[in-house]
Amino acid sequence: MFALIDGNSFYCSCERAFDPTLRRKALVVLSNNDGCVIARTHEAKDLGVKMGEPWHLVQKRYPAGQLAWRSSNYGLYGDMSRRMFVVLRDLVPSVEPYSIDEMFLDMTGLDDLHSRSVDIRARVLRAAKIPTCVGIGPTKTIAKLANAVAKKDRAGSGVCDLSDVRVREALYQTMAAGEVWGIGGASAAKLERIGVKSIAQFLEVPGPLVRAQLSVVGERVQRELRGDSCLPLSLLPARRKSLAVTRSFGQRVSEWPQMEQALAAYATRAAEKLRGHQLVASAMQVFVMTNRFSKGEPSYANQVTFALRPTNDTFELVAMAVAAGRRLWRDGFRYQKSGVVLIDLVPREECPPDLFAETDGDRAPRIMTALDAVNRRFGRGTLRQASLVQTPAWSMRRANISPSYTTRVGDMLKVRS
DNA sequence: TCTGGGGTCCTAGGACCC
DNA sequence: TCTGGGGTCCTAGGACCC
Repeated sequence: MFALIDGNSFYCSCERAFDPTLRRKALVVLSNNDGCVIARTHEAKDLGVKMGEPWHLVQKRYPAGQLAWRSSNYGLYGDMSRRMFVVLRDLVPSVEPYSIDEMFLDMTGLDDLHSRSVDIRARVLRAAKIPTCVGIGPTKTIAKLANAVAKKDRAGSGVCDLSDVRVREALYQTMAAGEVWGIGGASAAKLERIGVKSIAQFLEVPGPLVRAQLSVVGERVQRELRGDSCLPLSLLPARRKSLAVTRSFGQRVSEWPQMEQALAAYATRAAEKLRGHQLVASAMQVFVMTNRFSKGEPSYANQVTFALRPTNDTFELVAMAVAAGRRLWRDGFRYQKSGVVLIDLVPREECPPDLFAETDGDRAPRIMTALDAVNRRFGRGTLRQASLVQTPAWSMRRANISPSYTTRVGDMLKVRS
């Protein structure tokens, strides 16, 4: 038997844990650059604030003081998540962190799951200051569904137990297939086209038809909903496969030097993340795009993916990202977003030690290595000149790089194409 | 003007090889 | 005339998730 515990309005609850004046207030947490709403307390939901709504629209709608807000602070949320994990680890046989605010619990061998879950919630609230809900079921998908039910019943116990098949079947009649974990908007629309609305109707669709419409993923969801567990608890965290640093610009970019600085900053941050995870990248993807929302304006989006000599070196990654970006760049567009994605990540210990570098040390040889790597990849003469320049503060802010990091990195590689 | 960022998995189709 | 067929690898794109 599985349980899924998740923090209610997690980011908001984290902010409240450290600022009691926010309690019982309508509160939202905003995305990077304060672009849009990514977490809402139920008071904010009651005011009509929607998930993902642009903040500039929401802000206008409410008089000052009615809606409190915070910029996101992922360091804090990560810490709070670890606190939750530590509390839970002592209460159940095993815990699988699923996302920053959700954990699957192994409940095998435990009895009286409902009151035990009520107790788990109380302990997490006491020790980690996070209010939660718990869903129980024989598969992960059912536990997830139960959790959603528990969350909807605001006045309830915060626990929903779907281990009884009769309880489930009654519920399946009333719940839409689209509410199931793994059935998103596109799949729900496909199901509606063949006359399926409720979960109960979804379970009546023959396997081959489900497979044709929703692929093996849909088939698995169907089996899980029947109580046939296909998704085991995984206790070892999966190895990370990719890592991205992407940002929308505060103001549109139409000059290459700004794009160059942005890509350099993203690659710098990506290299830092890479080393933080003890990984080395064997491929890179760089993309640029204009605003996908604006109509009547010339739009352009392009990306390039290429192999790297496995590396975690800032200079090399920066040089590669900038050279690739230059190749994608077209004059005459107002760019809205760009990004650097590192893929084919390999644990550092699996690579010969001479293949990677640390951030400190002599820079000159590494600049030459980076130049060399870029010219090998993009053709001789792609980079003719390289020098060290101070990265402007704005691009550091854009990439969410802290001042302390800025001083550590100091200069950046500037390349000209 | 302003509309996030970071992930995973699956499938189809092309290139290439034998 | 009859232009196979299976395997692998890579990439693009779609869908989903938090």
